[in-house]
Parts: sequence; structure tokens; C-alpha cells
Amino acid sequence: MGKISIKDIAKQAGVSSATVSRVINNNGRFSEKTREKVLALIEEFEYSPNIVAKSLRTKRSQSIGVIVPDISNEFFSQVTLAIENYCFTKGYSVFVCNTNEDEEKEKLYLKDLEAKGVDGLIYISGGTLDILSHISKRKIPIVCIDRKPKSKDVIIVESDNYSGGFMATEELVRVNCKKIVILKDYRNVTSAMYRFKGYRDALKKYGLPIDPTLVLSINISVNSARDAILELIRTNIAFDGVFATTDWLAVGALDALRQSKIKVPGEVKIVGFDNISITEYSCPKITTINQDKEKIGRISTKKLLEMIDGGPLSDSNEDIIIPVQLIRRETT
Amino acid sequence: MGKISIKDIAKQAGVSSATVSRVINNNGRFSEKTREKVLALIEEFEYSPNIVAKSLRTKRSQSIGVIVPDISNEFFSQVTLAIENYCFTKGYSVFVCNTNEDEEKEKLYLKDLEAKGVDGLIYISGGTLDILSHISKRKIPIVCIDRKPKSKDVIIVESDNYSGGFMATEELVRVNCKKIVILKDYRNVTSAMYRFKGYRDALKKYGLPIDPTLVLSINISVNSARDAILELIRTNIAFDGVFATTDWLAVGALDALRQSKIKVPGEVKIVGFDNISITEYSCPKITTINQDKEKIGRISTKKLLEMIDGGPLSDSNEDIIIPVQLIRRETT
DNA sequence: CTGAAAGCGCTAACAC
DNA sequence: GTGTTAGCGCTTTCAG
Repeated sequence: MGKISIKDIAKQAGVSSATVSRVINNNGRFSEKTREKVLALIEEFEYSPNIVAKSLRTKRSQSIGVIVPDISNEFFSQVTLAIENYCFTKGYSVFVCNTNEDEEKEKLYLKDLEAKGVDGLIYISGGTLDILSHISKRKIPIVCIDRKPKSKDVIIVESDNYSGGFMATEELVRVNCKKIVILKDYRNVTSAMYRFKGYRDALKKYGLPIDPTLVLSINISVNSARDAILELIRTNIAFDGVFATTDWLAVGALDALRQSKIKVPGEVKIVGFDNISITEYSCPKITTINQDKEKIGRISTKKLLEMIDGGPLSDSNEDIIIPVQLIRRETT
Repeated sequence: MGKISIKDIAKQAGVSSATVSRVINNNGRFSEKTREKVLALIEEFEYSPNIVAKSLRTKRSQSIGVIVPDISNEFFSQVTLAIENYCFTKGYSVFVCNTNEDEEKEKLYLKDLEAKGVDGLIYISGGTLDILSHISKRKIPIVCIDRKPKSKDVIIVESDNYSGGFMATEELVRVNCKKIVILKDYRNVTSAMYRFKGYRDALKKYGLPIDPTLVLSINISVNSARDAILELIRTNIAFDGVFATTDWLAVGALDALRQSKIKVPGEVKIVGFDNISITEYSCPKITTINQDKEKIGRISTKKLLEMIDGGPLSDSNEDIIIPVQLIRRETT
């Protein structure tokens, strides 16, 4: 016997499959009596509707795709977790797609997800690919986290990166840093750019010069950060503070400093960004800017689901900015 | 215009949709000439087949589900990453499902994934729920990572937990520990049990007694570990080594010790388990047992896909054991 | 309140 | 080599 279908239930109940469908979806036009009978049968036979068939008919799959650079990075996994949790409460499932920052893979996924009929897409950060032009005409709702596509058909959710960058730098100034290095993504991704802008404006506010030799545009990895700081030390460029635009970069900087026997926070102070758990268990513990990952995930998903079944957009199509907080620990 | 379908392509090409289907799936029985024409049209119209329809017809969705306790835990996210990477190369997508160790949620997901027609399931670790009885008759292939269901219809992939436990304990003995605490999951999950067994056997081998007051069965969290060790200290129970059966537990232990001004590795040594990145950036850096997360994910997926389209099982239905390694760092 | 019938887009017999 | 047809399991007019 293949799996039991709506027809089997209908037959048992002595009604048509249309009626069964109606009670399942609560579409009215059935008597209380049939309802009970059908529901009982469904229970008894442990029937559950074939969603694939349903999707084909309704063009709704009850699933979304999440495109993420690397799920093994805690920031992304936390956001993804929040997305998934919210989706679950609404009966949606989520396809998780790692791109490893590979645009080719990104494109392939885009196509595949569309073919699989996802109802929406959440894009977390990552590259510079112009997504919209790769999504086919028949537009599917998209929300972007930390990435600003050209189009205006897309909702953006992001942390207040500018303020974060400002606060981080300000904290360094507060503890008397005069020569503050910034470690940032070498690509022009929006989040990095805003954090950088915050850094510059904070420096300006406190009358500190912006020294290009202290602006380190690098690969986003522990090793690159370590190497960059090591290089700075080797070439005798003086600095007394580091604003690492992600916590992993802060970890790399810390490592370089320890290796070079430079005291933190004694001689050099550090502020990170993200507030992932490593900052709490490294030593010294890293002062950082908290991103509210749970909220980012939840709000994004909420908006996406609204777009999916609320049609265009409920209210304003404004970007959504999630506040950040300075978490003061031991590196400042 | 709704999305373009196989019929449109067929019409344009002046052939039937069956033929188009054949060339798409390379099922033979078409001329080279039609092939070219069809392919060109597909290109031109950017046609891509509707996988939902295909699934309905073929009972294959080209997607699998991964059920995981908590994706924000690095061990799980690394395994999941490996799964997803392998799947991608085979054209499969993966639904990631967090259960938060909640059996109710697990059951719900099981049902939902089945309804969505996943071709297979990978279960990572977690609870004690008897999955098989919750998967409907029409059995779908399953592989379990670190969890041993009753049935024999399922493939198990797991690290060599026994050896890991043994090696960890042996390392502690090597550095002269005599009173070795073990921090373990209070639930009878298979991985914890094997690690515990390794611990006991190593103790036995070196003629050390097994002291029940040093066997701490706790919740799997940094805080519980910290509290458990703090309590030990408070009650003056002597110990000079800790085998933490996960790295996060090791972090908790380390924290408790630091808080209590007990030197690590001077007075107490620690060995963790998993080898997640925190062990490399905590201080002191944590000696641990490496689990090959990439391999665990890859092998599991490989086996699953074999089950999916190889029918029952290619070769032996044996459990698959992935070797572990001791990574010596600074806590021993 | 209920049923019949069409059809979502695709594949798989089967016939030619 | 190619077309015709039926049907996967469901929802949704439309009639009654």
C-alpha cells in the first residue's frame, strides 16, 4: 500500500475528497457532523496531506530558503537559528544554503530554490552579487540581512552598523587611545562600510586624525587579522587601539598581540563586533558591540512572511535597523 | 504570464512535452537534432523545470532533512555544513531543523518533513525519542549521527567515542592526575555512555579507582559545568584532573577554576571533547579530542544518498566509526 | 452543505 | 525517435 491519500479518507467518510479538503483547510461549507467524522478518520489513519501535491496546486510550498555565507560562523548560525525558530511556529520549513562566498554557488542555489518553489528568500550578508537580476521575472519575496541590493523591491534588515562603529571607536577613545587601527573587510560590503563610517566620524568628533596606514582592509578571517597586526608591529607602526569589525578579527588581533608580548589592554585596547561567545571566553574577554541576532532573524522572517501572504508590503518599505549595544569586557 | 513550462518549450520546439522531458533527463530516445533544439530553447527562455511537479510525479524531492539539537553549537553547525556541502554537489537541498532537544518539536518536524516529501533524514545526536516509531510505515531512509535507535534499519555514523574517552583519560593520567573528574551528560545518550566507558577502562588500566563522587552527570551547558566544579570545590572534594565530555563543558570547568584561583594546568588539568574553535582561543588553550566533523557529515550524507537511490544498502549495514585524535594544547 | 471535474507541471508506459 | 495518454494528490470552480 502506498501512503494513504485524501481519497482514502473521503471514501471511508463517505464524502468526496473535495469535502475532506475543505475540512482540512477549514474552508467552510461542510456540516459539523462531516467535520467530526473526517477529523476522526484522519486521526485514526494518521493521515497527513501530501504537501508536494498541495504545493503544485496552490503554488505555495510552506518553505523558504536562507542563503548564508557560512553556517559554521556563530553569528550566522545564531541568526539562522532565530529564522528557523520563527518559521517553525508558522509552519514553514527552511532550506539552509551555504555559499562559502562563492557567487557561482549562490546563483545555482537561487535557481534551485526557485525551482523547488520556495515561497521566499532570506539573504544573509555575503558577497556583492546582484541577486535580483538572477531571480527570474516571477518575483519571489526577498529580505536581505546586512546586504543592500540595488533594487527597492527588497526589504533590508540590518544592525545599526554606523552607530556600532561609532560606539566602538568612542569606547577606544574613552580609554585614551590615540592611534586606532581599524580591521575591516576589504570588499565594499555595506555593513563594513557603515562601521567604517562610524569609525571615521567618531575620530573626527574627538579631533583625532584619520591615518590611512591604520586602516587595514583584509580578508575576513582570524589569520588575516593576525597577520595584518603582526605586519604592523614588524614595521614599527605605532598604535594603541584596534577596532576589529568582527569578533573573529578581534581574536586574531589579540593573538598577534599576545604573540608579540604586547599587553592587552595595557598597551593596546581592542573592541570587536558581533558579540559571539568567543568574546566571553577568550582572555582577556573581548569588549565588543552586540548584534541582536535573535531579533535580526525574527524580524526578517516576520517581514518575509508578511510579504509572502500579505501581498506587497504591509507598511513602510523602509530599511529596518536593529540597535546595537556596547558590551564592555576586559580589552578596553 | 505565469512561469514558463515544459509545454511551452515543447510547443516552441515543435515536439511533445514527453520529448522535452526526455532530453532534460537524458533518458535517451531522441535525436541529436531535437536535443540541440530543445536545449537551445531552454537556454533562451531560461526555462527550469518545476521540481514540485516533478516530485509529485516521481516521489523524489531532491531534498533531505537534517534534524539537529541546536545549530548555533559549533559542533553541530560544522557537521551540518559538511552535510550541506556534500548535498549540494549531488543536487540535493537540505531542510535544517532545530529541535532544541524538544521531543514534541522533533515529532512535529518528522511529520512535516515526511509530508514535504524529503527523500531522507539525517539525525544528529540529541534526545532519546524513538524516532522510528514516529516515522510512518512508508519508511524513508535515515542515518543517525551519535544516536543509536533501537531498529536495525538505520545506519549509524559516530566518532569513536570510546577511544576518545579512553585517550582523554589516559592523557590526564600521563600528566600525573590521580583524581579525575568526568563531566558528562546526565541523560543516557550513546555518545556520552561510550565516552564514560572509555574513561572507566582507562582508569582501570592504570590502576586508578573509579570514584562515584567524581562522576558528575549534568546538563550539557557551560553553566552547569561551572556550577558542578564550583560545588566540588566548595565541598572540598579533591581532584586534579577533569575530563569534560564536550568542549563547552571544559570551558565551564576552566571558568570555575579560574574563578577559584586554581591554576590550570598547574593544579588541575583538563581535557575536552569535540575540538571546536573555542579550545584554540581560550586561555589556556584546551587540550581536547578532535571529532572529524567534516568527515562525519560527508560520510553520513554519502551513505544516505546511497540508501536513497541504491535501494536498501550497498554493502554492510555496520555502524560506521570515525576515528578521533588527541589534540594536545595547554591544559594538560 | 456537497460532489464532479478540471488541472497544477511533470514523467512513464505504451503505441506508432 | 516521437507522440498520446494517464495520473501523481491536491484544491477549486461550478452546479446542484
